[in-house]
Amino acid sequence: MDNSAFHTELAELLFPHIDKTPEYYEEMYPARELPEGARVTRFAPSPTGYLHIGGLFGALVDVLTAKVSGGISYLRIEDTDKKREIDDGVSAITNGMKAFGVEFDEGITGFGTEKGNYGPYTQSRRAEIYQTVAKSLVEKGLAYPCFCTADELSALREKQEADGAAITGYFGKYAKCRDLTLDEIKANLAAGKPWVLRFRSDGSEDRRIMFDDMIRGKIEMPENIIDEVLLKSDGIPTYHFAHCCDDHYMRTTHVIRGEEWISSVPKHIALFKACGFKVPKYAHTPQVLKFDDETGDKRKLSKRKDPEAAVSYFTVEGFPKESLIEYLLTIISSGFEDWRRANPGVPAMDYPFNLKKMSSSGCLFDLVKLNDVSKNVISIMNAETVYERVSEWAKEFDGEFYKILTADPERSKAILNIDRENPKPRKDIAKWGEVRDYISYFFNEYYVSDYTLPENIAPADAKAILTKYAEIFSLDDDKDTWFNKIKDMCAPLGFTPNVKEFKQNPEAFKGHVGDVSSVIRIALTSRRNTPDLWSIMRLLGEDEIKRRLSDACERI
RNA sequence: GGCCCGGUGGUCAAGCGGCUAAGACACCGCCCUUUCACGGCGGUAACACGAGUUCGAUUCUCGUCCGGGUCACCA
Repeated sequence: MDNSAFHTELAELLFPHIDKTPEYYEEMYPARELPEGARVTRFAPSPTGYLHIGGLFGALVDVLTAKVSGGISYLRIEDTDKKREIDDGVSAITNGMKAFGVEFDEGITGFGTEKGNYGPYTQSRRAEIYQTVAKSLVEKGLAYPCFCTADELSALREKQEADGAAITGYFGKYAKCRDLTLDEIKANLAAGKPWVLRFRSDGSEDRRIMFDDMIRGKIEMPENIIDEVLLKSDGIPTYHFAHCCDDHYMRTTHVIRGEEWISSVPKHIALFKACGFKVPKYAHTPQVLKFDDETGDKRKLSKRKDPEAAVSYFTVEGFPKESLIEYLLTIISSGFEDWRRANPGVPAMDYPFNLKKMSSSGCLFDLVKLNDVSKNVISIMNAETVYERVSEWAKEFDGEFYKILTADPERSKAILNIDRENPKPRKDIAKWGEVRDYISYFFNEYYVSDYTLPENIAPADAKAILTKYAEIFSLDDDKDTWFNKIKDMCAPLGFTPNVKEFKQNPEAFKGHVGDVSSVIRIALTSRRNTPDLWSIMRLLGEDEIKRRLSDACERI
């Protein structure tokens, strides 16, 4: 083209400080040496706020996709929007990932730290790369400077809308800076006018492009015709351009991101092609929604309105990190629960995840299901682990409980071990924040007596039961003896030790052995629902048992 | 509004032209059981709607409706 001299001069004019070429970076970031079929994925959040549940969801898909294929996943920070950035945004992301045990093979590891050979992994530190690619685009006549002001742009949009244009934006005949002469550009530059670099699209309104989404299958869309901004007036790239350069030079094979990006795929494909880069595979994940009480509809989780959207919410509540991961996996992949049943105890990250089997519709975050998943997770932990985890949580979020819990570690562990570490463990605890209340009756600091009896038990009978029981119980009894004593008490007091017998002839008795046990349980713990009473009594100790028994007897 | 994605029980979901339309959570009942829990068994409950293709549509096509996304010098 006879324009080549013009383009070369323009490129030099715009980027005089750039002395490298895309080839330089091609060599610097060579193709990765990975086995056939290995996938390279990336999680690329912006440091604009706390880590969102949807972010964790996406990160999990990235890590799993790479892992099952023997590939690489990495964490990249997309901090090209200085206005929205917050100070501890990066830490929020890396800490959040750490808190839930999500680990990337390379990329950002913390505030100001990273690992891997394809960095830097922070976009604000990659300015020279973008500008080098940008310069080459200008040289090829595929990008040009635009001096339009925000006012001009919005006037353009209004005009287009007034005209009822199907497509609004900077393109074709509307792109007034498209064909500026070198002299005009020089004059604008000399006048100090701010400029952005725009992509010169050769797309056509009536051509359509097709791409294969790993999750949704074939998607067909109109070709991109917009002269998208590549570099903002401060020289920082837009998302689109950064995505193109970074995912190419970091050798990403699979771009996994939220479905809100589907509509910009035509733009991205055009950019990759213009740069001479291979277009990566795309996978657009469904969004995590929630039920809006006000409208009655499902809607995207919002950072502002939904506190449970922040992953820190789960940390504060004390959900074990495994629980949230486990739950997320159940909604990420329909086969997960079956796999889990077949592989209990295996780390969740060993799950043979398959992108293609991901559901493509948005799903509601279900706290009730999370609770169930979490109860299962906690039920198979041993007492030692539970103790450590609860203490760790309490140390941070409930100092008083921490002191009480750790005052006598062995006793606390014994308490937490009741009905645990057996083939049919109880599933009472869903999160660490519940533990204090769950075991509070063991600690006088927390114990509040409440001797409300079930309706079918008369106070007089309850007193009789307790009086008798205070006489006969012994901590030396083994469990069978202990229970036989309770059975033996029944008949003289008008109860039956035999539940079946009671059911056949309920009129003949005041109740059955279960009712007798209930009375004792209530007197001892002020609850109708506790783990094994025999174990509880051994931990309460003789003095405390006697004290509670007589106290209950008086106050019932 | 244009373009795009999605629509199976309350929730998450299997399904990929022929099934009494799986399973999990939640709920209810029963059994087991000293209570609670665990476990076991069973139950209530769904293909958004309308055409078309077909011998036959949850499944394919089109339309309608509903929900979501996107149309920025935000990502």
